[in-house]
Amino acid sequence: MARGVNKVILIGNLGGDPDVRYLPNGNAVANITLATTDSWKDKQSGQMQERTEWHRVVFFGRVAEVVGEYARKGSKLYVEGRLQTREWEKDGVKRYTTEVVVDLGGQMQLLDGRSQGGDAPAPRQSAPRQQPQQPSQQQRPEQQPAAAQQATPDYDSFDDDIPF
Amino acid sequence: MARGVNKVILIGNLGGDPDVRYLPNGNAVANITLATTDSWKDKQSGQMQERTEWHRVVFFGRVAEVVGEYARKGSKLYVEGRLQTREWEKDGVKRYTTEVVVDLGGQMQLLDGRSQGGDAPAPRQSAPRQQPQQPSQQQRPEQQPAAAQQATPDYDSFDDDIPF
Amino acid sequence: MARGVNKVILIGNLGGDPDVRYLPNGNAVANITLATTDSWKDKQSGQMQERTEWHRVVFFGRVAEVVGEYARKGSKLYVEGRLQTREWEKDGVKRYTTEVVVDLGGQMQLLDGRSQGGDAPAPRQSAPRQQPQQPSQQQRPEQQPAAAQQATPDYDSFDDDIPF
Amino acid sequence: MARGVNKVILIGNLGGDPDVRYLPNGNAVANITLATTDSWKDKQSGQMQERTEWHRVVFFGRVAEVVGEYARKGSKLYVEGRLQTREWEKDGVKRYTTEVVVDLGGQMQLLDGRSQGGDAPAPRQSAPRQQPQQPSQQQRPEQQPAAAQQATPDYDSFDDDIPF
DNA sequence: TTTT
DNA sequence: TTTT
Repeated sequence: MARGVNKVILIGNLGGDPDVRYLPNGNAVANITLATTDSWKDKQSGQMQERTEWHRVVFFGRVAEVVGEYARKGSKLYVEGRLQTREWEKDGVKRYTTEVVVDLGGQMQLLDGRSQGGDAPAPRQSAPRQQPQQPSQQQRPEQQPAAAQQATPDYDSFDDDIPF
Repeated sequence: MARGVNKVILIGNLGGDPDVRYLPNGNAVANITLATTDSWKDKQSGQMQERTEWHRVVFFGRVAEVVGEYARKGSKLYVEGRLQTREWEKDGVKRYTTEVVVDLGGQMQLLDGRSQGGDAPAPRQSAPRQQPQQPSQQQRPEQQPAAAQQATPDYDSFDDDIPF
Repeated sequence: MARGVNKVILIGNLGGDPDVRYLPNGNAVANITLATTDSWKDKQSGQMQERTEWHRVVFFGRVAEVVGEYARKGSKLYVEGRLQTREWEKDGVKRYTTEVVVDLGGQMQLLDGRSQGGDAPAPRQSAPRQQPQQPSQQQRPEQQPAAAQQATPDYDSFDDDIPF
Repeated sequence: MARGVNKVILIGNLGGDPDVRYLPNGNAVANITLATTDSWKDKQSGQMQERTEWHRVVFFGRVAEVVGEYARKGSKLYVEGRLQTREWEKDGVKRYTTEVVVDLGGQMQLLDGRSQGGDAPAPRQSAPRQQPQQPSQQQRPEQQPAAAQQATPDYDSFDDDIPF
């Protein structure tokens, strides 16, 4: 099981379309950024203040495929995962990136009222799982190098019928 | 209130004694690193795997004072806060540090079995709030110091009587 | 603070319009039922199973007013509160009702995409707080007797500008 | 997966030793009551108030065995589960009991410093799983009739090496 | 970079 | 009683 508890719960909006890749073993990995906004009344000025926080969220396995197919820029998501900090290097300097990891131990819910509005996005045809789109790990943009090198079990044993 | 939800829940052990400072207005700020350990059985090898995650946690106000007085290296803590990423610069290069912020909207619980052991440390005399120990915000070491060398040190057992 | 942690997090849909009342001191109390649905694949039959759970949720103070004005039957809500079991009597028999209580220590978020659909409900004009609609506690239907007798402080000190 | 979120997080102390039973299929079920205590300052009197809440918690499968072997009256536990209300009948009257259910989707952590003190309770020898202690469902005391009739998959596929 |  |  675990020693300790490491849990993150977020509800926010996607800053852009998900970035979905496939590991050599065929498992999907989806990266998104998620915005949450806090607001409070400033004690001094009495003015309302606002601060938007951007979270890096990484999905693995079946949930990554669902995110890749149904979530879009602006989508509202519930996410339950765990905090993980990766070390990476650039120009000989070590850096750290903290992400919220969502795999089988976590949860994801699309919160958009897809049925009430008329602009429910047509599910993007996902690349077949048996035929990984990007078997080789591509370069990632600055600040977000090769994610997901953590040893992660395969996520096959999962029901497929309805994505969410 | 807020748009969205930004919540972190941790149970782990302190990597070192808390670092308590005081803001010019007299409010306390306490920094700690907290270790949580995940373990799982590797699918390939069948071996148990373990990974320790180190979290930076920052407490503000009254809860910071309590942490400073009663939490010590090795203490087990429950923490509920929110994720926040700070930007800072070093040698002209922007870097980011993600922390768990605990203030009035959060919660903290010391989980050490204070009653069973006999070697309760005397609560460290805290600096009075009216007389800030460190009126000027000092430089922090490197902003991302030695913490978290990925090895859980021995947690000197301890316990105590009072305020929570 | 507290000894222990008592936290409930729900996302679900309202089974009916909120029932809003006012305490003698003018504070609002809103009762709703919230449905969450679990689904899983049955090991024996391989069939998908489903179970809907109905939760009683009670809001106090400002958040109760917001629920009363903006939430409706079918609305999707995020709720963070605490578990509380009330004892009541009927025909000389003690019974117990467990509720999720949401007050200043909790949180509520309306998750309906109010902007995308065209049928955003016009905010129902709430009874003015100074003129309680129902100063005397009315009879409640079976299974749900007089809620909210718990000593609860006033919830006045709260920003009012935007409800959510 | 699920529609909605149904999550309970508790840290509290056991009101008594766990009540462990075995289902006909050999799976363990453990029932406990868990106390959490809230305290707050009363607005009127300025006095500190306290209220202890008792929660019924039901564990299934491997986690039920761990609870049965290592948790005792007074033990401090972290529990993550879901809310579930059962209907039962007594003297022709329907009643309801709300419980926190902890199975594979949940989590449990013993928070007692078992290693540092010398009075770590000797693990009670558990009945072997292959030889269910109580194949037939016994009567339960009032207010707590036959739990766990919910269709629950088997909990065999679980690592066994170390309980926590 | 999102959202209200 | 809700929702997909």
